[in-house]
Amino acid sequence: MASHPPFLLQNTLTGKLEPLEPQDSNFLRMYSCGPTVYSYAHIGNFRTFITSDLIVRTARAIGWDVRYVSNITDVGHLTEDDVADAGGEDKMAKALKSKEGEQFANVYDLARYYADALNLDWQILNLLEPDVRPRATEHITQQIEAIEKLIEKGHAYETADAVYFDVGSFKEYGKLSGNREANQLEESVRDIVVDPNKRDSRDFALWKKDDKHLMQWYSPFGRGFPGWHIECSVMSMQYLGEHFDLHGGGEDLIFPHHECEIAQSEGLTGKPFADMWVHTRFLQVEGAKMSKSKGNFFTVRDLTGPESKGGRNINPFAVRLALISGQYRKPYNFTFKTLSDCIQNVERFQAVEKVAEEGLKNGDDAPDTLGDALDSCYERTLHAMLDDLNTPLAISAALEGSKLITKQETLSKASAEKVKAWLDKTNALLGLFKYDNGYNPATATTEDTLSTKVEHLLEARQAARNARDYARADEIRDELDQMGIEVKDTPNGPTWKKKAKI
RNA sequence: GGUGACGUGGCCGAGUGGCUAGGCAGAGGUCUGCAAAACCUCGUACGGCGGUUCGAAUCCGCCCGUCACCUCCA
Repeated sequence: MASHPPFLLQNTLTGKLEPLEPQDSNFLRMYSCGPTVYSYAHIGNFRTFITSDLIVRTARAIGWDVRYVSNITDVGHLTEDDVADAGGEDKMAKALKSKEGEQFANVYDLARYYADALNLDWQILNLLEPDVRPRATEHITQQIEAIEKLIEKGHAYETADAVYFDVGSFKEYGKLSGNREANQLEESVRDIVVDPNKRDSRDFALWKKDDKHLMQWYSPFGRGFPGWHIECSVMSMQYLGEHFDLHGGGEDLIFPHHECEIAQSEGLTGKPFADMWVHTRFLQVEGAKMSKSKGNFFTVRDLTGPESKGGRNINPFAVRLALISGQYRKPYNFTFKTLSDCIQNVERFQAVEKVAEEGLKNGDDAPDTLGDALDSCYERTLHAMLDDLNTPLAISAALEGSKLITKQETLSKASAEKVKAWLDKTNALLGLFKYDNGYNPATATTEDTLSTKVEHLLEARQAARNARDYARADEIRDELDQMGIEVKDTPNGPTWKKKAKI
């Protein structure tokens, strides 16, 4: 592996840009918080997941091995909560009672359904599969064991309603978020749910006793369910060890979730937990926070699905490109204007692939003229990624590379090989135009089939063009356009595609 | 009230004292029946006010504004 600059990332723990230095050199162990599967994941969720994906891709590009763990939370979080004291209704139980939830026999079915949906969306956006995707419900025993140990060590105590983590016993509480003082919390929270038996209002639940709850397990503390922070401590340490390199998630998780994870984990082991914490900022859509009531709330399938299923038929790679067009740690405004630009750019990359294939097949034996320039483009792309995942810069370097290629009239075989290699490397890093996560879109049920009417119109237009009846040909093209079919003429004959609905 | 991020041309953004990044969009042109694609050409911006300096987007101060977290959320 050629030498490269350090892999810099913004560490929330120190507030600084720092080189990522795995404990075992060239072997990165990272954990990324996944979603609670009570509904379809939305594009904001995926902005965060893509950040993790890009870290993995960048690490592999510089020759590191990566063990990448990302969980699925299939135990309900609670809708109304103080810092962590379960006071409200279980989110998944609530989903089950909603209109969409009626189709599910029980909360486990619901969780399974949305977990499967998450996996499919994950694949469609070309995110790499985690090496381990643990589920909270499959790690209940380990969570109970961790709680018992925390009690033993004096970091947790039991009340009539719950087992709480004793924040006062962990001096460094607040080191991630800056929320150190109990009074800060009390001043800000309006309708705080206070268990009179809690020693400190910052204390958070490790186990909630509740034998009425939809999801409940037996434990030494009585029937109930785990608090919502303990699962990530347990699962990350099980698959990555007590002290690992990087932990990521959305910015909202800084507090309380990750703050509590640190307290539990370090309280448990006495060792530092994760060295680097990387948080992705929230996405805005058309300048506003995503919300269903504002009508700017989108799931992956809303954008990429077929029109017949209420989707917009947008190239998934364009969605991916749009989501990484801003750097992960800066606020980013996702707009349909950007998305529509991204469709063009993704298609440009995909067109370059065809050019390369053509060159490999029919290129002449002239010497390569592109390799060096493309190597330099790739290097700029990689260096941009190593500099705190500077995706806008990385993308611009990649687009410049594509321009170098489309400038050529034809490609020699030698050049085509270089182009192919460049495309593969660039795609391995950014994942922007070709599936490399094992997903095969051909096996998916797309509805991109043409009605016989469309077939006939395409033929009729060709006939009109052949007869030089261009007025008629354009008329048919307009008609097809109205039907959502875009026709383009090329030297090799007309091509068509179903337009995205933006 | 506390904590943190951030304000560069239509958009995403490089840039840490002087040498007009880059990409995308847009405009004009070439080409093709037209359209699309492709190619060529075109952009002097840095929230405001002071200060430091020969010189500031870049350093200092104040102000203004945006966003987020502290409450379920990626």
